[in-house]
Amino acid sequence: MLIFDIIKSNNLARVGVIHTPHGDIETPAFVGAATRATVKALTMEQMRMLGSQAILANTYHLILAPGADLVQEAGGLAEFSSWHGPTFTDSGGFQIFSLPDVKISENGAKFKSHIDGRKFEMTPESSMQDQWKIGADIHMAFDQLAKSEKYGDMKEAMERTHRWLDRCVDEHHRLASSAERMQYLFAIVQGGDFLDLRAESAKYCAGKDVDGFGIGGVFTADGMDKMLQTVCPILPEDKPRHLLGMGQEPIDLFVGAENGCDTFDCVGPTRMARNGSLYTLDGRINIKNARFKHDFTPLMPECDCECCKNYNRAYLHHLFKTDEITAKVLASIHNEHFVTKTVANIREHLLAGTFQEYKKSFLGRYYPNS
RNA sequence: GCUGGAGUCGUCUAGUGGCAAUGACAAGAGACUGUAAAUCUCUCGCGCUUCGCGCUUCGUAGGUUCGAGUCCUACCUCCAGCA
Repeated sequence: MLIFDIIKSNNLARVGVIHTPHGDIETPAFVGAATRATVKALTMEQMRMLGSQAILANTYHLILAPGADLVQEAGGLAEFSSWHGPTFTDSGGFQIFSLPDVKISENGAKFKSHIDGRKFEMTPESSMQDQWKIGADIHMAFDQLAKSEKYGDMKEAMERTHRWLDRCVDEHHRLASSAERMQYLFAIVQGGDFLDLRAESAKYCAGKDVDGFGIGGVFTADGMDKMLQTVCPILPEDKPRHLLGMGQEPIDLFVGAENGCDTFDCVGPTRMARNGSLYTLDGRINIKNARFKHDFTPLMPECDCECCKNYNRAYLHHLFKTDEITAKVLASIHNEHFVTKTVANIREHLLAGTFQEYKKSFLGRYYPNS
């Protein structure tokens, strides 16, 4: 069983430590999205330097390239990528939702590789097998997202996710029985915006022999507080909860942590960075805008990341306008550091008992018009 | 000097009788939340009461024509070849 120590809790929020075979994660924590076993534009060393504690890779992408067998041959995700810290894998379930030409049946999902057209079938069992080969510390159950936000579709997807969860748990324990190193499984709570479905899903997942929970199918912070207030009290307190895919907007992190989420992952910070949209304490700015051409001040004076300590806005503007690779590197360092540090700060303020004050001042400054 | 070719939005470019005029780049702005994203979208002659209307544009000046970036004449500039 994955060990999760809760150091302090306050209502739903908690501060803890997840002990994985590759090291500890001090929670709440932001997990870097390393879909193809790399955080785009960043080296693992840069990730360590900006304060990241864990990364999350994607099973779907890794079975397409380089293949789960190869990652296993390399010694697993941590060895292969030289991350050497705690790792997560997402199951590939999300891709079933987002790819065209996917045929979903009760058995699993059939799809073609977007790279070379090869045909694949992913099932709860195959996702577990591939995730064990990839060898992350924490695996996500193979789930299905709803095809629309209608109640009927949400309910159907949730119920299938539950049936698949049973198969994931069985396969996971079968694989665990002969494993040299423990790996852990998180169930995924579905249900969309429907609180009755969320409660039903949380209840179902809570009853399973899993090590933690992913909360999936969340797309905006609107209503997320009520959803988490429905879900988290149902989930066992002593197991970690990962809020899947949320964290592009700082408010997601505050609402998530406040309402019982321990880890987050999101592609938003690095994707936005590559597109020139950079976080500051006063909101996001697009560094490509002409108004930064002569701005020789640091991107964010309060920030101690490599980008902000050493470079100015006019230089970043220039790098983006000339499409230099370094633009994306520096921007990614900053944005990833920003969200990682923000969650780390949330942790400190939860420990100090000053979370509400921190939340109010941070969000008041970041979103001045709301 | 002669012969041939060419001059179209900041740049390159499409366009051989019905066009405010193609495409690319540049420029300006927006989007992005378990990454088919180093991606995508919009604007890009001027002015308005902007699902439309008006004005001015394709080196310059004339001409032919209902209508000219497109045809004719002259001139200017550039390029190539020959002197």
